[in-house]
Amino acid sequence: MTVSPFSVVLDEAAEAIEGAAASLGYKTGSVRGAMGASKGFGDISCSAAFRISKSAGERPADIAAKIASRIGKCSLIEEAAAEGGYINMSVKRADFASLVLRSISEAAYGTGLSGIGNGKKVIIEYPSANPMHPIHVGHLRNLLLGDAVSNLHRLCGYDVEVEDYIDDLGLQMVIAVWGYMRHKEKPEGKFDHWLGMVYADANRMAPGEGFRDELSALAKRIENNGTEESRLARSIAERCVRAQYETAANYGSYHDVLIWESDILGGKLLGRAMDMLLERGVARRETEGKYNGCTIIDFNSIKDLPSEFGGLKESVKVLVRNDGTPTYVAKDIAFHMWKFGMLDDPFRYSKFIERQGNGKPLYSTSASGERMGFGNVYEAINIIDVKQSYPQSLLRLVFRQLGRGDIGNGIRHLAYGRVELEEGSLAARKGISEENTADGLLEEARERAYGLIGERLKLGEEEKGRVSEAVALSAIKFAFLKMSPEKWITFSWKWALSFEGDSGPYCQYMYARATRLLEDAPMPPKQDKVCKVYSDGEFGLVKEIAGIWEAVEKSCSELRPSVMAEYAGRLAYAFSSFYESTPILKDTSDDERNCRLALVGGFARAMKMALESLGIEALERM
RNA sequence: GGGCAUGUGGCGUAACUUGGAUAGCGCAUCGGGCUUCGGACCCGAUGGUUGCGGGUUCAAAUCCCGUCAUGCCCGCCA
Repeated sequence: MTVSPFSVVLDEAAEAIEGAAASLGYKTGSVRGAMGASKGFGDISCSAAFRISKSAGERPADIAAKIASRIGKCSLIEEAAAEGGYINMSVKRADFASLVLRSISEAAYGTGLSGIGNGKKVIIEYPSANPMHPIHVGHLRNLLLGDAVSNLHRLCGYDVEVEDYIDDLGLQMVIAVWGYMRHKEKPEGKFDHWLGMVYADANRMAPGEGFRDELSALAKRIENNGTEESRLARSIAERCVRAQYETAANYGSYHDVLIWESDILGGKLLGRAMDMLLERGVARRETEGKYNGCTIIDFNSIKDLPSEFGGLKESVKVLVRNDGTPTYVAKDIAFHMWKFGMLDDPFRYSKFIERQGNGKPLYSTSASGERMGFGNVYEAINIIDVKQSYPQSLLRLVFRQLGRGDIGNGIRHLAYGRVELEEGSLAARKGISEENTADGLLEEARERAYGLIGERLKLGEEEKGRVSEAVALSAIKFAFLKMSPEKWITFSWKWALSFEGDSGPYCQYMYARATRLLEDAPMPPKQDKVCKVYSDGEFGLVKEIAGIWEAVEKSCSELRPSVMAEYAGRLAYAFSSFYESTPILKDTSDDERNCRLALVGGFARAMKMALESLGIEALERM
């Protein structure tokens, strides 16, 4: 774990300004909030003089000038100057560079950049794709966001558990099983793709009047534990999930545990959760009227009802229907009680995949198996489509009513916008779930990346394939992740497969250039070798490297991987400018070469961390 | 009816939570740069009343009020 060098400087600068202001008789309070990186006026800047001007009755420019002239000796601040009411400061370049390069070389890949997580356990749920079709580009956004959020939490020192909720019950599953049973031919090809077609066909037929009774009879048998149909449904779903996880593995995405909805229903979890709600008066059992026989939450009985529940069509939410079956929200409440350890763990777990690409097994809830230590977390992050915002706030409301506002606040929803298809495009005609699959996208991207490598590198076929896959993944992942999560995406090939400019491959390319320089260096560079003088180009790169702490912490705490993608792009750009303008190996003295190589080394470490937090591989050759 | 999200040059977007100096970037367009450490590159130019109208402030893309447009959600579906 390391500390942001930039915040060290800002702390020092704020203290110096507060001290100088106090010695002049100004009342400032904390000035830290008025500090920031400066754009073009020195390195850091402070706007406190504007605020002081109110109480002091002097012009901001005069105050700033007086304060700037009073700034004492600082370890990292070179000098201060006033300009237009701002106090601008320049940093001691060599000392700051030394601090930055030392910090980045001490930060551990994957887990040890920031300490804000402090070992707290967090469970992250995604992508929860229905187990009856392949992962398409909409789910892919979810998957990539979830991976990035997980990586960022690890990088901030959280204890991360990655979980996937499999909805193997409900109408879609019934239709899929119905289609499967009617289908005469054997499955062929990748199972999720095959089942997706069968499901789509069935879905077109199922609404027909003639099948209603048949479907509802099938639904009963599927939900009834122990029937042949329930076993068939589970085995179809499991086969589909395995195929989806092949896709996920190709995208470098791995989970810790699968939770099956049928296991939530099959165990005692749900009953105990409902009992707790009834005992504490959060829910009640209706014995008359419209909701006779149901367990409900009555919004009219809740004080200080949040605004989103104000003008509801119905002021009642049903948790358990009069036939005894629970609604989705009831299951989710029970499940979140499990996540936070409010109820004993009723699940048994077995290995679903013995060993994933990350070396760890994937566990799954199952009828038989072992007890494990999943859940019991401090925070639960749910990566779900913005459409589910209402049930998610309902969830938080229920925990507040239970007197567990801490859990309510600990449930965090990353509500990302939908992925649409370009109107009139080939993609749109084929339909989002049938043809625009994550598998197809990767295949297309791989071919394009392969073509781009061409004669550029003398690599063996196998190596060329590996590199083109990594480049393809980086193009796709960067495109999805650089977008603010709440924005809608209109998917197109052009959009998803950018290899130039502000893109994943551009970042990878800069990393590859940097590692080549380090390889070609006559002597291994010393990590913290510092230049005597830093040019603007060199120091610009130092400052961008220093920005990784703020980027990671912000990206993590706000659940916005886009912050990190933007940072990676900026960092790559800073390196590129530096690289174009500054000789490193050629035409340099030993001192210049060594200190510039140290800078290149620092860049490479920061770039690799940034890319890996986005799930992108840092390539040494491409 | 209520709630949420989005609206920034031709297109795609960043900055909005925490107000701060010249609204940053990519694509496209135009003009430059390879006998030079990897051209998936760099430098420059063109292009903006930040949907609209008010308000607060020394200062508003950012905060507040109103308004328009688009999309989503408010079920004994999940």
